[in-house]
Amino acid sequence: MSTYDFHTIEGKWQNSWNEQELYKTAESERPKYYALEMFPYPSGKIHMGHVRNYSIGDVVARYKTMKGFDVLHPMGWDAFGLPAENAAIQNKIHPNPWTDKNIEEMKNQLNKLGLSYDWEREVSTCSPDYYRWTQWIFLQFFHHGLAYKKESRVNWCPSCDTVLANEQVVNGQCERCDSHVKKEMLNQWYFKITDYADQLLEDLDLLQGWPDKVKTMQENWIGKSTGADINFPVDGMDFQLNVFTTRPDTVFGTTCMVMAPEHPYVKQMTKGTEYEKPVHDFIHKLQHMSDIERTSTDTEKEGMFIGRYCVNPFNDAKIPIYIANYVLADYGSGAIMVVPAHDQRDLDFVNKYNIDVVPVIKPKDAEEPYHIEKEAYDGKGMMINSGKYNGMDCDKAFDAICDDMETQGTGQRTVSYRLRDWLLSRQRYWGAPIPIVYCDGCGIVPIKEEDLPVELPLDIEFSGKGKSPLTTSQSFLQAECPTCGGKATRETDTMDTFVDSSWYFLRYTDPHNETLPFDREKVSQWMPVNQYIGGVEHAILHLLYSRFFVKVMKDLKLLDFDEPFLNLLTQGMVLKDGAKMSKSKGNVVSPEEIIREYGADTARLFVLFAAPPERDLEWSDQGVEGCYRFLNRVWRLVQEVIQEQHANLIKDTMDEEDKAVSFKIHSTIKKVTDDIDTRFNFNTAISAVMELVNELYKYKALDKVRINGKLLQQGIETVLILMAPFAPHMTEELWSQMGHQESVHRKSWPEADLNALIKDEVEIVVQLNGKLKEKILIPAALSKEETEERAMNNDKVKESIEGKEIKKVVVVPGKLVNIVAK
RNA sequence: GCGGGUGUGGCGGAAUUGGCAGACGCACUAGACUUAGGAUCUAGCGGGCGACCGUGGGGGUUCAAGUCCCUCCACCCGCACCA
Repeated sequence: MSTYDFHTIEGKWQNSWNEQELYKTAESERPKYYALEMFPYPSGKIHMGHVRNYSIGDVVARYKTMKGFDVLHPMGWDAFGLPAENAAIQNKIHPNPWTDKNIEEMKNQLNKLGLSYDWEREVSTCSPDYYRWTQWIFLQFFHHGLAYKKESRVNWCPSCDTVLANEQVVNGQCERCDSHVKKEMLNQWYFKITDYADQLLEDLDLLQGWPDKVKTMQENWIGKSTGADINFPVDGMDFQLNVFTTRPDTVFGTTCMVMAPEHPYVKQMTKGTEYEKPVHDFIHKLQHMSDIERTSTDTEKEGMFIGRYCVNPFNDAKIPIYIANYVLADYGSGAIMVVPAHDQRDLDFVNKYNIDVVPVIKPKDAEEPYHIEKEAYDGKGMMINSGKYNGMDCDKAFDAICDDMETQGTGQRTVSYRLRDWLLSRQRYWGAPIPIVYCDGCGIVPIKEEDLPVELPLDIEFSGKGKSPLTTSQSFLQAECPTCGGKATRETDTMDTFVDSSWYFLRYTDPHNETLPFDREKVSQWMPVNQYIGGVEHAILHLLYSRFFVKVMKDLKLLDFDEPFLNLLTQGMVLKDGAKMSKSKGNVVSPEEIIREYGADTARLFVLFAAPPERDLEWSDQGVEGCYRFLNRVWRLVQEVIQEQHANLIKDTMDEEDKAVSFKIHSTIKKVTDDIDTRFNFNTAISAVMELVNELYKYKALDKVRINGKLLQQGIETVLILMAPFAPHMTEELWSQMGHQESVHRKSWPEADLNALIKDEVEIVVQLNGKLKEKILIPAALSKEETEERAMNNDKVKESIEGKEIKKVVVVPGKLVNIVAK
């Protein structure tokens, strides 16, 4: 009997599948299914997170194929980015060959896992065939006013030497390298994602197949709040101070104004006054604090009066203007009306500077007179100290005040978002160049579409010093103005790599198109993605940006759906000894090593069996061993059945043993199908197959006359088919050894025979006061009354209820009888 | 502080609609086969001698609660002076 030589088997079938073009995307009349996993950055080596991500995706793709769908299951490379550039600096290799080599190595490793990708559709974001269209998309955004340039305070990572988007700053640190992010004034390119804030928020409701967690994170990130803008005229200045508030109903309680120190009006209002110097010093002091320090909730609120007053348009009260550390320049209008009675932060601030506290809303059951001391009241109630609005419910006053403001022109209802525009320029080389030139005569001029791509120059030196290499390449810098033909200078910033990855899933549907990023027909044929699988770390960045891109493209009539990803599965991390695998912790398990020692099928089986996909998975060498043992068990079972020629055992009757096996076969089909289809619980699907294998072993061990050979054969084939998505190589080998010519992966998924699931007898539970007393076997079709009777007549049950008064008997047919007795 | 999640044997986990808690696997124990076993097979495996007790703690609803309600605790994740 042959042993399970996974090494030979896996190589053999990988080659064979390749030759057969088994995973070429079918495009027939059958229903479509788009299975997608997040494409990797080509670091050169896959890690266990990849193995998990792609094993999950592969099961889904293979399962759907067997279910009769045309499945699109592509793979590609998120290939632009900093590591390539750093490698170029360190090893003096150009990012291009470095990336190509990594892609080749990683592709090799992915193929060793036996993943069912259609490599004809491979995309790589760093290839000119691809980034040409990234640039093209940028131009569409530009032409529609959705890509613009502006000067502002941006996040600067001193170690990456580039600006970062808000989303890439985590706790004041660079998402990539953890360096402390600084603020700098720079002129940069932005995408107007804020125009889509409301749609991005509202359409979250369409995403029924997304985890609530991710939707909540996006909701918080967008951070919508509704309220009003109110204008306060400033004494002695010719402008008004505009503030955003969610509580216009508290406007009568405003006892001071606080502005962000960076607010441009601050300089104007203090210029030439005695306050100019101290205010300047205060701002200077704040600049030496990091954003984190400055805006932490534990930081004490600090501020100062700037010598000016404004006027409350509702009661003409004179209100002093302050600046303070706790007011953010880039939210709302960078200035707030301080209502200490009804906002704890304001109260904390005011108590320090002895400013008045005027309550304007009284809780229902509060005593008169109503005072606020240490705790602000931010709830609802009745209006007080508010002129003509006194006595109104504050919700009504909210509307009345807004209406009045809008009539008088002193303010209006508004909506404010936390979401900022997406800063997309990066001062780096290895990215898609922004297709723009600067002409002395014409200003900012976009490159003509027919002149794309703007290619990255290859004759570049990577010194690692100073600015992006593009700024020093004369051949790149000098350009002709597309409008006037005169001399122009090229934009040297490249695009954030998240731009590349915001549309790659669209390119897969039409990867070789040379006239458009994708054909509208083809993209609607496959999109939206039926199942997207990846790490939760992309919950905001990539997933929000991609949604934004699709919405813009819909408005530009490039496609006709609202959301890119219908269903999202966020897989958990792979841990070892309770911590995420990382080089620095020295707890990394190399997929290559596991594949070498146990084979790809074992590796796949383990990551799918050890935990449900959305939970974290604790690596266990012994668990791997166990999966390897199971595969061997299946291998031996099939070998023995073939060798001992069980298939020839003919038996005409179906007795109890046969019926039980048949029941197990069909209940396993049902269970595995349910687990994959509706829950992605691969761990329980696999354990169900394990149970079936255990049962088949027992059946096979019976006396030969008692075995129905056909049934045994059917059982084994069922095991192979159900396991084909999980362990594609071994099942294929055994399938072929059993004499099948066509691949097991082309076999259609079995359906459970409902007749085989009908039981003549069922085991029911008899409880006394909810506690298990006995299990009895009764005919399945028994009525409620008959079931009760059988239960009551059971000897053990009789014994336990003896001498007790029976109050009630609950019968759940086919399940249990509960006797309530005293 | 706000929002979300998790908590079940020695371990990973199962229990899908309120109905037998601990499926399946790992580890462990005993035995069989064997020159040998880190292979394979068989049996056992939450606690307690037992009646019984057991799903983070306490309370509740119910004939019946891991599952529903209230409350508290621990850990993890996200956001965080957002006006």
